[in-house]
Amino acid sequence: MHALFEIPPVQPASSARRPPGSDPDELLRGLNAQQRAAVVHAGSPLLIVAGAGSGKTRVLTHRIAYLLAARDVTPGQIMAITFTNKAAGEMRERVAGLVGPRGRRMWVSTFHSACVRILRAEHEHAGLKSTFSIYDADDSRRLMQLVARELDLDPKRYPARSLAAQVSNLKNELVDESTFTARASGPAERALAEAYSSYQQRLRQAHALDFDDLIMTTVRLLQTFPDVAEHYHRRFRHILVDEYQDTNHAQYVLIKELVGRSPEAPSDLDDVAASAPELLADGAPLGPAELCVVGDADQSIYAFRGATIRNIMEFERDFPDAETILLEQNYRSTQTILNAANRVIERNSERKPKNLWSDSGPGEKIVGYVADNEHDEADWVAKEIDRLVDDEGYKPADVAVFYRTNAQSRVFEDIFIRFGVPYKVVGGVRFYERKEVRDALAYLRAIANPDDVVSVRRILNTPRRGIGERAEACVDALASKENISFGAALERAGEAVGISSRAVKGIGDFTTIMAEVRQMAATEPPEDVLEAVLARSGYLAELEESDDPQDAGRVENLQELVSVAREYTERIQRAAAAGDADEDAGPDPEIEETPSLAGFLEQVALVADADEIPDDDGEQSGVVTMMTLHTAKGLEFPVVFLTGMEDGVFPHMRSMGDKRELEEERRLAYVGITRARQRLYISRAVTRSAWGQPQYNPESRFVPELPSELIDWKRTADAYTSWTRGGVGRGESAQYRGPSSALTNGPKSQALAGKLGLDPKLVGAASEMRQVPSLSPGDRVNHDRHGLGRVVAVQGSGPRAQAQIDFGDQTMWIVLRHAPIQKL
DNA sequence: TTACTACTGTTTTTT
DNA sequence: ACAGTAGTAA
Repeated sequence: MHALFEIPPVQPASSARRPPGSDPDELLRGLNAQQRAAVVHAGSPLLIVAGAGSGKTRVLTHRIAYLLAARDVTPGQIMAITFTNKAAGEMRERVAGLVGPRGRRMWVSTFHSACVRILRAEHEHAGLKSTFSIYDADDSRRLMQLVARELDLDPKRYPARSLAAQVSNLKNELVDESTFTARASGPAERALAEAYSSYQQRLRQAHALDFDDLIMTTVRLLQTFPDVAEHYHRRFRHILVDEYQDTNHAQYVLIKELVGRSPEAPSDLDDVAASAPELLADGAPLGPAELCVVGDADQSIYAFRGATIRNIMEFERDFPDAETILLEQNYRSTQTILNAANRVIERNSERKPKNLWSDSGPGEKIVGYVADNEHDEADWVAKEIDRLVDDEGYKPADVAVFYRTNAQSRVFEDIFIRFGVPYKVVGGVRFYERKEVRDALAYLRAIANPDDVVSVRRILNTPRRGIGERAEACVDALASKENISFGAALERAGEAVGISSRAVKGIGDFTTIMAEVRQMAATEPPEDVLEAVLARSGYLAELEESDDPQDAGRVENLQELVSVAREYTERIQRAAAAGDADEDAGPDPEIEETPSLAGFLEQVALVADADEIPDDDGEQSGVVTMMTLHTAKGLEFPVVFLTGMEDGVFPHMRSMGDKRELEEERRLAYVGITRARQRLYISRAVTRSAWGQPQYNPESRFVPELPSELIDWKRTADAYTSWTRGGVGRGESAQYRGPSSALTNGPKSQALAGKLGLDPKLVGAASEMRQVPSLSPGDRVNHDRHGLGRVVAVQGSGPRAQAQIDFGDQTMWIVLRHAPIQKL
């Protein structure tokens, strides 16, 4: 990506408008008929229904390139919306690869980034303060906690987390607080209404917007100020939306506002607008912008955060003259994998039939494995990856391991480390979610925006400055009495009633440091500001002096954050330089010219993926990628392991009661299956320890939905049953199968369930017996009575295995079978 | 009044 | 095993 910035394509200045490769015919070569139709389609709104692996990204990038090359659209007239910032970056580079550097001068971003840009620009235009904090889910929860405490809501009945989630849903539906307050009935809704309006009030006072606000406020802005809407309407003549099935109501309305609502305008003006927008005088009528959305209802997996497939299902009703193009040919997977995917997804009701096909042949069978427990499952995956690499010519980078929840990655990490399988976990405990990183960012946010309550309160007493709950409450009281922000009240802490002199001194120290660093932030780049505030506040010193070994890692993470800031600064400077050099496109006022603290914070808030999906570096063998099924959307791998195929895990326990949620889980399964190009593995564990206790989980209901003739089972549940208890034979093991678990069936199966799965003693013994051989010298363990220890030696095997363990104060031999011991 | 230790429920998925 | 809470020591 960076290389592209540094090495502009070689071309004579005169041909800059038509660089090699932007010949329209060239752009259409290698596309099938449907793809071509989608690329060249002009005029009416277009819905591209793209099955998994049907080359939808290609169609989108080629369409953009085609607009630029064949239809004389300028890059400034295009707004493309993608699901992640990473996808946006890739799309920009791909278009640039097709039409040259001017392809980078489009708005390609997520909904949230686009809204931030619009809001910032409009705030500046109106002469308002344009620095605002962006609150993520955790910040929102913290703010809601303040609100709930203020309103005296019972934290049991109304936990802040749930209030924040409900408010988020309301905002996604564009229900603002006054509307909701007016219609709220019953105590629960009234409490929510109160919380909602108080929360909004506090957000505004903090000059903060949460993720949902970004969309909602932009929609309101466009709806309330027709001249603003007109401005963007004139500017953006082409709106393209990727992953349309994952848009929520607010995003749908935003799209409508951007496209414009004047279909009655003469359509020939479109052509004028496209070729020479400056010829259109202000006030001349302008038709709607050209809209093109791409999506697949079968891959809608974000209903839990407000996405509605309604948007894609009803597209033709929302935009009456719309056309639809279906892409069914799959260029990614073998027919075996596609058949499996088709058979799973066809179980969903209310679905437009779609049949993926491929001409790449049947390929290998799907490989299945039933492990005794989650360690065995990981063990088998690791061995199989080894085999694929050694015997079948795959690289680790070709392989992906998917699971339903982030917590499941731990076992794989343990085993992969032991086996020496190189891996990378994408997502999970993300860099930006670590305490020290969030603290450091809170300092920066408090510097950029002193009114940001959540950030200020987060770091006010970190490190300890003798400012406790009591003192905070006094300042809060002062703030509401004087009707000023919490940050402003801190400056006048001395006036607070009932505050202790110790706290006043602590607050004085704090405000002095912040004022100093704030001054510095006006001129210095973010990385220097960050280093300064970490040093001045004593935050870094406290970590460095600590003897907790974890804190060394925290210091490293902070250094990492400093280099992220430095990279940001360098990137902005480089982009500014590249912009100057790129005369064809002219200066782009949208591109930020100078690195700023606000810009850095914005990037950090919106670009979640610091842990990037490893790029395929071709030559080197790379690493195995591990991620949740949700993160896997939009990616593809030659080899895919779908793990944890158990009812309760996947589909997740919480979604099994509800038909709609269950269908979403099924779509998630469909997404997982269709990520695989050549090989698909499915695995499950008969027992899995969750929250301390071993749990018996029946086979995922999605497994029997796969055609059994496509699966080659390397190990089945029979192996487990005959191994644990001789008495349980093959026939009865059929009780494992199927969605209706033994729990709900007749008395006979209840007894069986009790015997097999639900008796903790038996299952505990089974998993202990398996865990015994996996302890080896050097392993760290935790003993319920003796605490942390390290294995010195191991003796015996099976139920008689013993280990010599060093607990620091004493070293002892322990019979592992009965020991309350866990491997770390 | 603040700070430290011990305990408890907790985790679905994410821009 | 994590973070937020509750109880206690200073």
